[in-house]
Amino acid sequence: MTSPANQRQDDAPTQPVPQRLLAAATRLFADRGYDRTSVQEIVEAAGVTKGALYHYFGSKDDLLHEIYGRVLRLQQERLDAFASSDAPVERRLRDAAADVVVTTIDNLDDASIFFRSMHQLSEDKQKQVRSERRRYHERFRALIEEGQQAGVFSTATPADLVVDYHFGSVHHLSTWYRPGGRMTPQEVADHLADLLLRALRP
Amino acid sequence: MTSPANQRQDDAPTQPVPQRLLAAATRLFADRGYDRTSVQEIVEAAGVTKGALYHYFGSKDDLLHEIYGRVLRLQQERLDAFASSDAPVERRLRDAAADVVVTTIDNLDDASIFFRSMHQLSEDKQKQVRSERRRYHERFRALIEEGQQAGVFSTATPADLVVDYHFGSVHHLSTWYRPGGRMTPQEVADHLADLLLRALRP
DNA sequence: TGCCACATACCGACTGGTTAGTCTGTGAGG
DNA sequence: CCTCACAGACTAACCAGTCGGTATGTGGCA
Repeated sequence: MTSPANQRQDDAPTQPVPQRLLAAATRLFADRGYDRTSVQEIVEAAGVTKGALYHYFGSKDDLLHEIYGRVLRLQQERLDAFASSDAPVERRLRDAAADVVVTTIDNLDDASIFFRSMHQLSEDKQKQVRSERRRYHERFRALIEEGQQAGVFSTATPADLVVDYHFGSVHHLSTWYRPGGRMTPQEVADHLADLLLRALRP
Repeated sequence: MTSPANQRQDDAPTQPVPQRLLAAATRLFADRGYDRTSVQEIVEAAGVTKGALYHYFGSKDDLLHEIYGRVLRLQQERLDAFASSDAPVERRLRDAAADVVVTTIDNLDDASIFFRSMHQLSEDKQKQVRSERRRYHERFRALIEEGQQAGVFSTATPADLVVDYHFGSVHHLSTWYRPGGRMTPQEVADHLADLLLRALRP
């Protein structure tokens, strides 16, 4: 071979291999589903080979787990920030509720993977993801309960159910929201947060 | 072989083979996912062989399509019944919203398949399912718009979004609801319908 | 400065296992 | 004797993960 082969064509700053693999896997998993995506397709999309993938990741399902971890960390971080501000509780809830919508839309691929591919993870990893998710859920619920105790939110519905109600709609975004549709992410977020707050009016 | 082999052990009225196959497939698809379920497992669970399955169904994905058809027909039928009653619109919406929750919980397996396995269907079948689903969605939306025009529902949020908000939570049921939990299906349905109606208060 | 030792970061052919769908057969009923 | 309703062995394809190999870099030492 006389060319520098398949490293790079140009000198633009290429992302490191692990990130490229993760990005390619995310696209493909969201597109055709975890089981329908072969490891070969992932490495081809990332411009490397199986050797590279198994150098950085223990298994295909490790890749999926890493995607879950990334989403979970991001959302938890943002929720914590909003929840612990010193604004009044209805403001904190509204901001958190709207933010998770925007963040979800900004990472729609992650979202469709998240809710479709849970059961492709190994039992251990599933348990881990579920427990991190529970932590998130509880933080959100605490916010609602705080408002209920303060008398600014209705107590007609148990806080737990309200959380599931809202996250149902967030979850659902990846089914119907298409970038470039007639609403911006922020508009959708405002409407959904509104619906939540309106449902909670005493 | 001297025994009547593997047809039936007793003379209880056994369901016909196609239904048994569909039932077995539903359980298994909900449990481990479409791609993780082999045709061999389905036929074993139904007590027949591949010959029988391919006698009645053209392919594995035909089986899935039939499951989708069954759910869609059932829900559309029920929605039509509730929507066309002559009760006031807020009553019709409430009943329809609560009913879809109860029906979904009664068929939780169908629900988890529905929202997880869409993209395992062939392109044609997916298109067909989407169009039937759209019909359902539109009927529901019409109900909300009717109430908005009559002034009994707030117009702050576009009806479309409200529908997605509610169906997000229905969709989500298969993630968190467990039969035998501390709420009955009817209680959950009442709460979720309440949340919807409260969010729509002018 | 030159050379060796070792590690990191991959490459890609190969293996063992699995799977959807096919096809030839067969018994029962009309 | 013909058709329906299956049985079950077989095939062709695919795929996750393995493994032996290679290229490049780096530190130590003479």
